[in-house]
Amino acid sequence: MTQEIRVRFAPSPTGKLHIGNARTAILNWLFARHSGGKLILRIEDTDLERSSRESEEGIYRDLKWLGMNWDEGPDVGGKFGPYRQMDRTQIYQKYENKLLANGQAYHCFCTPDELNEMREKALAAGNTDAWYDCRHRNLTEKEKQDFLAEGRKPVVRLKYPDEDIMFTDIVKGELTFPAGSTGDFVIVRSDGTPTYNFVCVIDDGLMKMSHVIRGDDHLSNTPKQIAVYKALGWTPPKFAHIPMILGDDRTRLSKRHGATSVKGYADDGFLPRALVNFMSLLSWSSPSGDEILSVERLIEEYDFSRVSKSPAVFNVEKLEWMNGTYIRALDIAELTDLCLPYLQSAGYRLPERAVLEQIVSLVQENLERLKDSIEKLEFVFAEKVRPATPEAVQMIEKESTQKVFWSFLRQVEKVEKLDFAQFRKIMKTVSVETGVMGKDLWMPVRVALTGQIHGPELPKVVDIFGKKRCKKLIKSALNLNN
RNA sequence: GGCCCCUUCGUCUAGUGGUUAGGACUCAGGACUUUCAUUCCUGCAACAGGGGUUCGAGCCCCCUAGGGGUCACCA
Repeated sequence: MTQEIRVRFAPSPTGKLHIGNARTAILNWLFARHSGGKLILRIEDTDLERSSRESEEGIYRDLKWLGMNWDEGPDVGGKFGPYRQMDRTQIYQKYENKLLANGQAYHCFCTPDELNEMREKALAAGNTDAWYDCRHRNLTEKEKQDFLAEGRKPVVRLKYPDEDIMFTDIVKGELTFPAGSTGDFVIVRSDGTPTYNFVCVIDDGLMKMSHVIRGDDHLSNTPKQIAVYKALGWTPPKFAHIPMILGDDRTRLSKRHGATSVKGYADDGFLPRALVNFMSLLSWSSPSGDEILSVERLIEEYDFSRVSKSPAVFNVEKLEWMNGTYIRALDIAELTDLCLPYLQSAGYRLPERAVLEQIVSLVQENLERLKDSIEKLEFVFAEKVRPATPEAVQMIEKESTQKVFWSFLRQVEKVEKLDFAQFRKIMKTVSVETGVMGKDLWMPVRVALTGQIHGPELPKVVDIFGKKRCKKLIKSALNLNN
């Protein structure tokens, strides 16, 4: 009988969901879905100072926004709960007592001063790894009583085995951590709260994790955790340590590198599917060589054997390109829905739905982020149109422009309605009448109507603006000229 | 500093002993077009360095250099 695949994402609710954590979450999720296993969400809220329910809610929101779901967790329950570490304190205590009882762990009464001294001594000797000298490993009952009488509060340390710790990592391969590179580390603080490397193992063990998939910044924690598994008499799960995501200066991605929270990217108008697609491609590639990959394909194809061992720089430019291709693939109703909040936030007076869709479709090919719709569509909602750049002014001031505008106005009067086709026809007539062609013909009209030198296809713009508005704008551009 | 991990175009990557070292993003040029964009085409650009092993190394081994991570009563 093969073991059920169970993986977990275990964030600490101390702020916004970070891109790096989001990637870890997604990889766990893809793996769970690929293998028909379960994804467990566990909240590591033991840092009382920094943890908050708000952050926890934010994490749920962001994970869901990315399109993820999970099978067990604080919000959905499950038979291996509770799923918040603060609700599991009795469980940790039980195992603390167990390790204390069977001699795998012991009380250490060292004071901060004593510890510092040890640390400095070790540092002077050029080795800061196993700096703790294990001096309280074998305290007599009498010694313990004396320390207690002094009012010292002990921590609990694990007896770290004096042997090489080896394991096979799914992405990194065979790994060896030599004996002596880690000392007896604290598993329970003097205030009685357990530390990360302890609770993590208890939870992963009790929650029956088959694989631990996480960032490779946890690589050096792994031997410690394996030591805990051994002390507990448990079999460790399989480990897959994924390379980190780096900023453009090749250091670990952090706030310094700009937007690093999922929420930040969401607010800028990145599509969740683009973000998921992009993140999956950091340190991984599809065997097909394709890069635009649906979630379905990612679930199908994602495989840790194709994860490279080296970290990847988070390249926003490529993300933007990819987001653009996803935006272009949207149907117009969907895109309009997505742009709506941005246009509203800009304070634009929005027309009826059908027209709005037409407006949005003006810039669909131009958007890299939904947020860009605000700027790209500004001319549609602007109260007044003014040549926005020196070049635009130049176009308006061109000698031939007068002729073009007058001719245009005459032609416009002849038609009932100024739509896409009529406009094209009129421009042709204007060209014939004035002898002006190409750029000199179209640019002034564009500037008159939009103030810009670049923009969407003019006939489409005119189609939306209509006869009245176009007439007005051309006239006012004419005044400008005089 | 100790320990661990990593090293192909600027960036993301393909590559598992014999390739003109391929693709993508960016950038440049061109085609299309009334502009921008889209689309298509072309181009620039890489095996960190040094030793081995081998008839032959981006691929295997060693060393050096560089980068990252971690060394907490944070997670």
